[in-house]
Amino acid sequence: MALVEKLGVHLEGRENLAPVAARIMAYVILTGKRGTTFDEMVTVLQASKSTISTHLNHLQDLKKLEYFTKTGDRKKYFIINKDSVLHHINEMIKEWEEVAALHKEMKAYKEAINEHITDEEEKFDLTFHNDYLRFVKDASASIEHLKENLIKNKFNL
Amino acid sequence: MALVEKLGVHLEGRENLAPVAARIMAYVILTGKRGTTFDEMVTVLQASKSTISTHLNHLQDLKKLEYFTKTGDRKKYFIINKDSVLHHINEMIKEWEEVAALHKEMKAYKEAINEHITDEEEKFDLTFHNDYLRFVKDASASIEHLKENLIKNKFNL
DNA sequence: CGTTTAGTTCGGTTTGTTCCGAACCTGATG
DNA sequence: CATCAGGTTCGGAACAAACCGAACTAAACG
Repeated sequence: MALVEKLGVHLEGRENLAPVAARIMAYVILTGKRGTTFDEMVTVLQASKSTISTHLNHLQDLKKLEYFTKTGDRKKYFIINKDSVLHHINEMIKEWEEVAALHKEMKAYKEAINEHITDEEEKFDLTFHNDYLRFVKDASASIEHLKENLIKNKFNL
Repeated sequence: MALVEKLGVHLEGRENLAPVAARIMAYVILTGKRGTTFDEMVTVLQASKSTISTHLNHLQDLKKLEYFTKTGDRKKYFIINKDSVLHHINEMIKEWEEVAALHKEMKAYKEAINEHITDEEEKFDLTFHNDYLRFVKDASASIEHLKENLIKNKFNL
């Protein structure tokens, strides 16, 4: 349970989750493939049914959780989304693409203004954006490379 | 100003900043090396002096902003921290190290439990943590590599 | 010494988030 | 068909954040 809290705090900040939502994620991760149920979470996390219900549905919408069922048992057994690592990598790539687009927009804006400035000293310095764009481009490329490797290894195992 | 808002919204989510704090960052970035003053922000961002004051100090504590001054002028001219790209990379590396430590802790916990389980089917599956650890390790390595390159290029220019 | 400039500090209001309880729903089971 | 298990939905309480105004400070200027 100490680990649930520790991991929970981390997830709260990292994934922008509400406290209980983060504890759900942490508990599900630490429970592993056995899966955990609605009732178990209500008792073990000491939260109300409504809170668990809301967050559980939200986490499924975000594709962070999924569940399996057992024949003759109406309960849902929650586990983390099987390809959450891949999912995570994809989100990272997407975010970086967004950042790159923003920097390009800012650079274009500054370049447009620079055209109307005669004094070289007064002109906008673009190295910040250039540095950032290079960083994002290279980082994306190496993450993309990692992604390929992960996929390959998945099939080898 | 539309760009300030757009970039502001992005920074709000990305860096966990309050709305006005994010607008300050956006405005400072778009103003560039000319620098922007306290008063200018109060008028242009349409926020109170107290709000600007609090957030400005906070952003300086976080090393996101710095300022320069002009002789015979008491105003502070705010600009983004010159090595914010590097700073950002370092924070990324630090965060990943944290994540790696957490995964190692979880793995250790699960391994400890696995020792007491005889049935192979019941044992915790560790591939999730292994995948993540590999990803973080490789990602850190390539970001570290990028960092070196950035530093080298800084001195060449 | 009064005024201006450039901010800081503090108390309080507004706004937003997070969680809860109570009532409700839906499909099985006796 | 009443009951139970396994949830969902909704209104509101409790708490936290973001922001503001007003009063204040500290240095410089006339």
